[in-house]
Amino acid sequence: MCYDLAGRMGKKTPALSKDDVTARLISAFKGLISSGDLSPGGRLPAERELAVSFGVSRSSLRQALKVLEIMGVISQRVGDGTYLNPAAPAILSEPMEFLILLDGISFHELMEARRIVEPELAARAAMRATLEDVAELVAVHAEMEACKTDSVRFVEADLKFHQTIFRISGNRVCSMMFTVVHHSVHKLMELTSSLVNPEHTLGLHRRITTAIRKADAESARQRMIEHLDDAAGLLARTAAKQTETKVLKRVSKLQRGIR
Amino acid sequence: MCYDLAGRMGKKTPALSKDDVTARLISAFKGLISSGDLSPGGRLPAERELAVSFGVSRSSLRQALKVLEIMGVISQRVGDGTYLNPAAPAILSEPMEFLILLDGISFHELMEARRIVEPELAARAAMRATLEDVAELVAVHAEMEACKTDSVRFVEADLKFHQTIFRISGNRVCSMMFTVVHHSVHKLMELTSSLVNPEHTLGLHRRITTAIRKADAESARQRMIEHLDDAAGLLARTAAKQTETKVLKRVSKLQRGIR
DNA sequence: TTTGGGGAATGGTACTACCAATTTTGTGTC
DNA sequence: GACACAAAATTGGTAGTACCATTCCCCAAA
Repeated sequence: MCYDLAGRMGKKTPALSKDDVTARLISAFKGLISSGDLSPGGRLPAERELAVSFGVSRSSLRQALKVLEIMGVISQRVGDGTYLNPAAPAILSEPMEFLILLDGISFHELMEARRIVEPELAARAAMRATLEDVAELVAVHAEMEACKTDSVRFVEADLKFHQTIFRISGNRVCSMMFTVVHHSVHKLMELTSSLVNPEHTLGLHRRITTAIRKADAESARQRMIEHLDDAAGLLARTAAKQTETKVLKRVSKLQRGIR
Repeated sequence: MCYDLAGRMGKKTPALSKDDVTARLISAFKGLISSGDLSPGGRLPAERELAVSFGVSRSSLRQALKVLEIMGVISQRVGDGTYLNPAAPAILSEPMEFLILLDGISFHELMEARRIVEPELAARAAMRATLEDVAELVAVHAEMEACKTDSVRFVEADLKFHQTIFRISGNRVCSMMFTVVHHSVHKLMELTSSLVNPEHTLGLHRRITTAIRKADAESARQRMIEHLDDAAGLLARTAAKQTETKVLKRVSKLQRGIR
């Protein structure tokens, strides 16, 4: 089969042809996916074959594949082959990290973004939650309860709690976008995890869970706002108290640009 | 200088060392950016030098650089060199497109995401807008008014209007995330652009602008909700009416996975 | 049927060569 | 001294080859 890579270079817009081979290859893969020629979970031809099909060198093809692999679109295994991932939950992670680095996104700004989106997602979760969803939320809550003495695991469970609400909200776009925001935030959270009061956090989570169980959207929204304001306030106060400590140094560095 | 790439292979976690050279190089670049060794806008050493510094082949180095270039982190120009971009406004674009493709994000879901976030952003814009901000918003509005007969340019101006509100809202995280959502949505919008009523849209925009000018957050939120519900409804009705037309075919294809 | 073993296929890395665009440098002219 | 133009060096872009380590798969032996 021939993938006709050159076909993407429109004659009416010769400017597009100045894209390098890699960019055109990526564009070609997009086309193959949307047309259904490549199915999620499916296996791609070997690199050497693909290179011939596209009429490019393996070097160039590998650059394109590497981009797709880092983005999480495909997975490559030596001795096995290349597969198109069925979904790309972490596809925004790498770009997000660079975004935080290059634009100097602060911890405060990340929390603000959560404050903008998560209350509404909690409200929608309250409206859509099934019995199974509520059961899962309760289970995650119990998991947090179980490991409230292990601060690192506690923070991880906290992350899972919010992600579960995202999933229940039913909007995958917001869900995936803010999952990566959470990951960035939690890198910082773990530094100050020993300072949070597990019982306090659990109490706030319980109120959110209750609101969702009662399908009370407005209450869920308000409880989430309380929770996030509380968390943001705690970290701000913590940073203020811990002046000149090692933690603060790492925190302030992270606040200027995480990692 | 030696960048000590191997230093990232922790002895306590040998599993990490199985990352390929490209992944480690990307990680190394992240470190160089966060440490300040690489400054935004700055020029990187030539590929051949970098390859020697990192102790890898130029092939491998180029794979890493290509990833960063596609993500918008760096810019490369033949005969000139490689530069670290000061900011990466479009860094989420490519991943977002694949996200829509792989997970089959529908147009409806994209609009729903806007419905979740944009009202809150409008409210925040109303609270923060300075006189200059309002002036800019009015200018963009006038631009839309000027090209209301050119449906394609009108849609572009519409995009600009919303992005301006994002900027005014002051949260760059949400701003950048939803700028890419907008781009995806507008690819579809342009297909049905001839069916929108410019005067109607302008009226809704004017009400949003007025609310922001008056610093009335709650009103801005409600006006934005009206606008988005109106737009979503219009497209749904349009799709229903245009059964069996070329446009619908493209629309339904796009709704299953854009592009 | 199960178990090894060996060959084929596949991705990972390195190295070389050459091309085209760009910048830099040097030279000559006014 | 200032400007114009050409030659040379630099730089990213692409192609091609070679070799390695891992994995898969088939077939033979127990």
